[in-house]
Amino acid sequence: MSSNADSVANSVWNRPPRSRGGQPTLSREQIVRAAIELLDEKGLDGLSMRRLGSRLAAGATSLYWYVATKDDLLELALDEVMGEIEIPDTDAADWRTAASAVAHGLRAMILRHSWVTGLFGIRPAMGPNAMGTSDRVVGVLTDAGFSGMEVAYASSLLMSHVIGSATTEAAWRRSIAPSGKTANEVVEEMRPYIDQVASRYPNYGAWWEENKALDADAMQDDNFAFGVERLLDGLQSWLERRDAGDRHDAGRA
Amino acid sequence: MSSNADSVANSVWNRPPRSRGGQPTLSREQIVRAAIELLDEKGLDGLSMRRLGSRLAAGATSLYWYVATKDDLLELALDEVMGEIEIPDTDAADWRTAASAVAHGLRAMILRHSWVTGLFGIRPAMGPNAMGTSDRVVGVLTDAGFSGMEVAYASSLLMSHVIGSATTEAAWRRSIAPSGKTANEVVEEMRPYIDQVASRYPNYGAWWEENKALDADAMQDDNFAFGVERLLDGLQSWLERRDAGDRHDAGRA
DNA sequence: ACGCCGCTCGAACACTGTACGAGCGACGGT
DNA sequence: ACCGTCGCTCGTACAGTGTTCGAGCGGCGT
Repeated sequence: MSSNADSVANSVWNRPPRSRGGQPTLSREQIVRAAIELLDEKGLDGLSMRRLGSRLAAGATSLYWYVATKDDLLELALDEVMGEIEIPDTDAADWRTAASAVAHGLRAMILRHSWVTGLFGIRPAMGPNAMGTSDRVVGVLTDAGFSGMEVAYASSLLMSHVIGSATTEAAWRRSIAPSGKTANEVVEEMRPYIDQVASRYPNYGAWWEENKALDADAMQDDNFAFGVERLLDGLQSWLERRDAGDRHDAGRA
Repeated sequence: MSSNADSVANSVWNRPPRSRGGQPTLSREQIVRAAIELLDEKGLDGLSMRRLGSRLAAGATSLYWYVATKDDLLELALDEVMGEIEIPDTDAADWRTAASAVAHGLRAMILRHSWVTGLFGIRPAMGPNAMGTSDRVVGVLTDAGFSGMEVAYASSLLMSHVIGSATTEAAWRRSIAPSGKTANEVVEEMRPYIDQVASRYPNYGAWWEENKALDADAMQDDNFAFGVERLLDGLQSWLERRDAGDRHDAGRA
């Protein structure tokens, strides 16, 4: 299970599937699809090789013919869902709406398959589909006027924000999911606990006092949209300032 | 191991440690400290109850007197390191430098204890130390002029960016760590592989062609600093636009 | 002195990922 | 028509996991 791989260069993506002739009863794609199904239903802990095997009506160890290791399988699954992100036509729209669309698409995917958040922290996503999205983002930002390192920085900023906020959001959802309640109900239930400790957190407490009526369910979407908008503002204004001839310090704080 | 907790209301933080009298040979703090040591040395997979027990010269199952479950222990460890973030004096500096300091402090902590990235995706960080940092950020942003939901959104934006980018960065570091090479050496080693697939990623390939000389080791810090700066730009300009009397749509895309 | 009780821990259970090697069935060469 | 090869399947086994249970120990209050 541990990720003590040899080097980045020979990860799953260099080891092609084994098959050559005949018609085997299993296939790598089929296994990955079933794994994603299982992950969606039962979460990261819910996937075990034996369970996956029996879902495919196959012996658990048969899977190892197609997939070297469980880590590899997870990496394949991660990249597979990375391919679900719909990327808008680059030329059609301005760069802000294109970038925003990628961000929202990535977030939607993460919330659809919330187990991926447990994977981002372990291994970098370097599969073909992940690279594909990166490629599109690079294209959008290059067209927007970024160049050199700025392209990498800006794209990393965009992706990182989405990953971070969707990770936080997914963790929050997962923590309330088993109770079967909505976010607002959980907040209502936690209210006495929050009120109790609010004195130890003065700023939080004051804010809480003035915003007790918040709609926790609706908040998440607005929260994300606000973040993306501010972030794009920051990128755009940097671009404009640079074009206006300001000094070119690339933001080393 | 699974996180099928009952409700957010009764997580570890409501279950106080058990001890009452006598001087037991173990303590919750001691266990958490040792767990963090082990996690720092061997990573998330390297922590097992038996290993932790023997490091403390105690039976593995003795730990269960102080900690209900391994998940709880991880949550305690997470919050413990959350307490390492140095928070600057709010009044002394302007809000940008204060916010920037929190961001850099959080990032430094994550890179110091890179196993936390595997935890953010599982359960929300709601321990006292995590709440404490949140509280300070709320204070900084309130002083800066944000109010109502904007405070929550802006603080979430800041924290999410750090979590996302440090998660990505830690994953990258972890993937090259076992080889014992530096990032630049790994990039050098991957170069043929990258060149080979560059044709399938036109934008990426073009960018790569023009930026082959990048310094992968130095890049990370600049990357992060750039992101924080753009993000603060975005927040600040939104603040200024609002004070200038623009319409108040809070950025619902 | 007794008994409670905080605390420790060995044994056991159900489960995990994975190595190994025996077996099956179809295909190519002779 | 036979035989060997080889792609593929899977039962068994091993080392390790988190956690439960209950037996025991030792110091305290009565």
